[in-house]
Amino acid sequence: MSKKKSSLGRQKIPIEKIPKKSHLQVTFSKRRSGLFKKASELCTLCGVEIAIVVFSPADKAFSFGHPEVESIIDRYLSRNPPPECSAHQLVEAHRNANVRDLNMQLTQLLNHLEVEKKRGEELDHVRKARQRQFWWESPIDELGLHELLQLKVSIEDLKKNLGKHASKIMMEQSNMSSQIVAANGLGRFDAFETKPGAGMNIASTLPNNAYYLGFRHAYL
Amino acid sequence: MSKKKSSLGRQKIPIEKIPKKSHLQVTFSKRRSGLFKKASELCTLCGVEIAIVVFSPADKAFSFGHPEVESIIDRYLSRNPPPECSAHQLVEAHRNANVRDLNMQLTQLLNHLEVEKKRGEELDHVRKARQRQFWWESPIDELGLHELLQLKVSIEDLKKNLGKHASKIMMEQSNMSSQIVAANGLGRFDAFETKPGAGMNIASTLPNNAYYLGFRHAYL
DNA sequence: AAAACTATTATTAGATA
DNA sequence: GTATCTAATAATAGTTT
Repeated sequence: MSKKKSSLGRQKIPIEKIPKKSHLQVTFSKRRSGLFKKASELCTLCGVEIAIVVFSPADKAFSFGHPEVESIIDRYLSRNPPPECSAHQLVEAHRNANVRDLNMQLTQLLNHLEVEKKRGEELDHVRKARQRQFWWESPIDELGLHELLQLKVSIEDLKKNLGKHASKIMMEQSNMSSQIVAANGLGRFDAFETKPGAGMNIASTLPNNAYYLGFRHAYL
Repeated sequence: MSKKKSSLGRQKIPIEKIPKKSHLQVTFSKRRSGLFKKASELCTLCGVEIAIVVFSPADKAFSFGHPEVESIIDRYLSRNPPPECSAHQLVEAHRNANVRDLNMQLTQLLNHLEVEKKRGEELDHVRKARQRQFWWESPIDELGLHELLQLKVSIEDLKKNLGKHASKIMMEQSNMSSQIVAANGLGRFDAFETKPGAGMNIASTLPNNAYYLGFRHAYL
């Protein structure tokens, strides 16, 4: 056995960015598991809730959470008031303003359409009354028969159209889908990138005495 | 000097819930700062991003984040695909469906209004043509003067109205606010509770060598 | 309740497998 | 990339100020 008594053991290192890439990777692994172990001990000793999220040098997400990262994040976000005017909030505000605008326009348009419908019915009524009662009394020099017929057809069409639109609008109140909003500021909220295998449950490296400690990480 | 050589130094403790309350509190403080220090060292040594959130035994939130807890949480949440079908996602989906519906209704209504406007202009044109050219040729027995005047006023009103609506709608495309949507599923997203003093910036307890390390905590 | 002290345990840097 | 080993450093339990 060629037993070289080589290692001088642990050496002091300065707390500054490790230049050597491979070295940095090893240190990251060791210290990350050390950190998560400390966190789990704190959980157990003090019965508190902790979440840790780390993005590795290779930009992979590692997390530790007791009981779960998500629930702790929720709790944290709901307590912390809007800290600064984050991009997220701006987009939210914009989106809400957008929705308000759309609703406003919708209400106004519904009102307008109501008015038009009423006016159409009014015209129709006038036309009917005219046809019923006063046809024979109209001045001889006012309208050509051709033009009158044209007018009559137009007004009848208007009436029919308004009736159709009214029932259509009633139906549209309940279902349908569209595409205008997709072009606004909303895409961000649908854009969950799916990255498979980004987290696996391995808790075996911890002694893990008193609690189940939700442990999620991935290797580089 | 009464120098008692008393302490036996650090004793091994089992990793299980500390029963004595005051003791637990001290341990929590010490180990929390130890944990945050380890996190800051990991940040500096490896140049990575870390967020830690801890809820103390007294249920106060302590957090460490480099660069900030919020941005790391955002990054984490956007990467992790919808883990379970959370309430949040359901509300989001519902809200999006809502917005799509509103947009659909809006588009259809705009189309309808366009049609109505065109029809109104058509009628107006017919009326004008009639007045210009064929007034004297109209059959004497068709309309009473009273009814004709009524019809004319009605049609002119319709025309004016449609013009007004058209310009109104142009203006409404850009600003305005309303209240319909507030009653839908949207309230949740505005409901950030403000809790003043829940976090103060104190980073002095850390050596903090290479980076600015955002450090936010509160004492119990 | 927070800081200092100190003997002891725990972590880990560097080397090796 | 991980696991183990070892010596040295770092963290901290218990005590004191």
